[in-house]
Amino acid sequence: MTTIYEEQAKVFKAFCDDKRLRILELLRGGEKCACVLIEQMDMGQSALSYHMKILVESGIVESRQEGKWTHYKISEKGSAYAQELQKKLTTPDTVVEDNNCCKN
Amino acid sequence: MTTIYEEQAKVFKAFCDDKRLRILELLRGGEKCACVLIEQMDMGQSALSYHMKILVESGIVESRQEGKWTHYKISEKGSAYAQELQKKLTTPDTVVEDNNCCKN
DNA sequence: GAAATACATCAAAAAAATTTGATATGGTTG
DNA sequence: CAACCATATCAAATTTTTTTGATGTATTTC
Repeated sequence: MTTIYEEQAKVFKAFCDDKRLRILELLRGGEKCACVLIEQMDMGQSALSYHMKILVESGIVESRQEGKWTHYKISEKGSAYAQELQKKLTTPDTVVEDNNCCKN
Repeated sequence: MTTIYEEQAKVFKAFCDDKRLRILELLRGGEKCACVLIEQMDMGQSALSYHMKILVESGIVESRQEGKWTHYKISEKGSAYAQELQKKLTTPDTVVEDNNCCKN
C-alpha cells in the first residue's frame, strides 16, 4: 500500500538529489536525449537510466521515444502540479486548532 | 565541499520523505512542541529529533526554544524561498541553445 | 540540590537508495 | 537477416539514510 504521503514524496524525489538537479538543469536548456545526458553527467548508462526513471515517475520530466532514442524534457504540467503541491504542504490549515501543548 | 546542487537538494529533503510530510502536515495546524509531535508520529524520540533536524536545515521549519521545550513551526520565509527555487529549477533557460543531438 | 523531564547527539544496526556490471529488448543499418 | 546501437532492467555491491538504544546537557520541579 502506498500512502498519500509516499505519493507526494515521490514528486519531490526529483529535487532532493544533486545528480538529478544537475540533470534538470541540463533539461532546462531544452529537450535532450539520454545519450547527451550521459556524456554531460559523469555517470554510467544504467545509473542515468535509474535517475531518469525517478524523474519521470515524479512527473517533473516526460520522455518521448523516437526510434532507438529516448528524449527527455521538463514537463510543464508536472512542474505546475509540483508547485501547487509544495504550496499546499507549507500553507497553514484553514481550521485553526487549539494547541494545548506544554502549558506551564 | 558542498556543491550548489547539494545545497539546493537540502531544501527539498523536507518533502521527499513520507514521515517528514506527515510532520509538516501536523505543523500546518500551527506551532507544536516536540513532545506533541512524538506522540502523533509513531516514532522514537531520537528518530523524531533526526527528522526535525533535517526539516530545520531545509529552512522549511524553524524552531524556538522555550525552557526545556522545543517548538517547531513552518517558516513562511523558508517556504517562500523553496517555492521560488522550485520554480527556477523547472523553468526553461532564457538562453535557447542549439540541441544538436541524435540528428538522423 | 537531587530527581525528573525534554531534547540533542552518538555509535551501531537496519533499511533504503544508488552504482556497477551483465544481460535483455527493440530499433536501425548495412 | 546479421551486426550494431540506445536504452531498460536485473542482481550484487556499495553508499547513504534512517532507526534504535545509550548517554549527555539543560531546565525544571520538588
